[in-house]
Amino acid sequence: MTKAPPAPAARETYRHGDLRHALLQAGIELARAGGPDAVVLREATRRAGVAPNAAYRHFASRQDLLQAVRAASLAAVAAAMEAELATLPAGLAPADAARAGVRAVGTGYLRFAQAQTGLFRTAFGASDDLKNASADPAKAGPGGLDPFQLLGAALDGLVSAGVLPAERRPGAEFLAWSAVHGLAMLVIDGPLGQVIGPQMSQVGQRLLDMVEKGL
Amino acid sequence: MTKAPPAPAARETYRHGDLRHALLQAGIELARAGGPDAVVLREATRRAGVAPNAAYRHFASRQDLLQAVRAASLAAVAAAMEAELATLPAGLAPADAARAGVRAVGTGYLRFAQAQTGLFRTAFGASDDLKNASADPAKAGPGGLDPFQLLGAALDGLVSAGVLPAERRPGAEFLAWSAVHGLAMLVIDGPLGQVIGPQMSQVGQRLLDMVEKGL
DNA sequence: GGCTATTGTGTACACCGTCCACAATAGATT
DNA sequence: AATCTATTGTGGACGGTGTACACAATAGCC
Repeated sequence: MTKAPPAPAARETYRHGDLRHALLQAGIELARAGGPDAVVLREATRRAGVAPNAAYRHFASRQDLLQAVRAASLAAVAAAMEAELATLPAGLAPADAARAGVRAVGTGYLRFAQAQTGLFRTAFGASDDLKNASADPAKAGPGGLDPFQLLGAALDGLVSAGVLPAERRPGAEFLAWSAVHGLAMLVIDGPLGQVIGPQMSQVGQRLLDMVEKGL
Repeated sequence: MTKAPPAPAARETYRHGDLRHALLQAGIELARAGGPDAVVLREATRRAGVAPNAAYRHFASRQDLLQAVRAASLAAVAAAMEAELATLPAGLAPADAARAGVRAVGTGYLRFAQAQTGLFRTAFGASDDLKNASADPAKAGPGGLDPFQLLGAALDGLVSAGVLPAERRPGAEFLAWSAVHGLAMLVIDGPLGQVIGPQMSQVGQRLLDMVEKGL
């Protein structure tokens, strides 16, 4: 199970046609299977059926490819959040709806972390120079918002519904995000993996209780 | 600033004498400067003034060395927590003292994360097979407790002082740790680096407020 | 139909982790 | 004291990586 050369699909035209996309796709698969360290330039080119150096026509370096994969992973996180938001029932009272929104965002995050560990670790856990928190559309989900913006919107809803005092709103995303992110990280590749892996959803909900109460 | 071969200090005895320790020390320096990925076997042997393969007499693999470095990093975290605990004033009321204890543990954690980023990222953020959450004395600080145990003790204090209901105690360390760990990770190599880096201590204290209120 | 910018190839280098056979030594055994 | 043996360090090699450089093939425009 260490090798996965899935039919390089020898092409007959000299040009590949869509190499950048093919490399990005291969990179995503590598990240999905093994996290950021598994995103290896040569393997990606191999899967695209192309010489190693061809990658440099589309990405400045391995880091550059990894950056693109990261953006895609972030978009996947956003999609998971949106999917969770979509499951919310319709006729809730405003305050309950707002609270449920925040919970859904958090739950989507945690679910994704468990279901797509490799991509999650790639999305966050940079361990290198990603100094750019810029709003890149490549990081957004189907709805056009990236994960951070989705959380912000949910928190805004909390204020609109009168659940959260407006003066507590600024910076609240840092607190909420920290809590959820920390749990995800500790379970994924911290020492808490099999300690609370099974009870993840209960611990997750309890954590969201804490956030709701403590914000 | 890419090279740092600080006087290999050629030895004249065939045996090194304390190679395991020397390699570990070199590994710690590498981790301090560049995080887990910077812990490179060959470089460690180079700094110890020894052939690359000599490392294999003391560590089964690079992973094995990294594991040892990780334990040392955890011990450093524990030491930082203890240092923070030591600054606490003496004559507090039990309830206040207990609360201050938990805050000190959290503050020590966050301080360490900012002051020793490389070691912190090495201590946690395994991204590989550390399935062993065992109580290894190598992970403990001067007081004999590892970071997780220090947090547990602080929370126990909360219960003893009547601040935290006993029925909420089980699992509380997961919640508290998640919050603090998440903030540390997001600031260190997440997208929040320079967003809240400067105001780290304020955000940190506010996060601890949330934990205290929400537990 | 030929020119040129783009895209993919080939070769090469330095570095990494790790395997193997071998050399040097320290410490126990005689 | 001489020797035997297990330990520790060395040398060389292999396959893997990222990436720089010179070159080849082609698509698209004139």
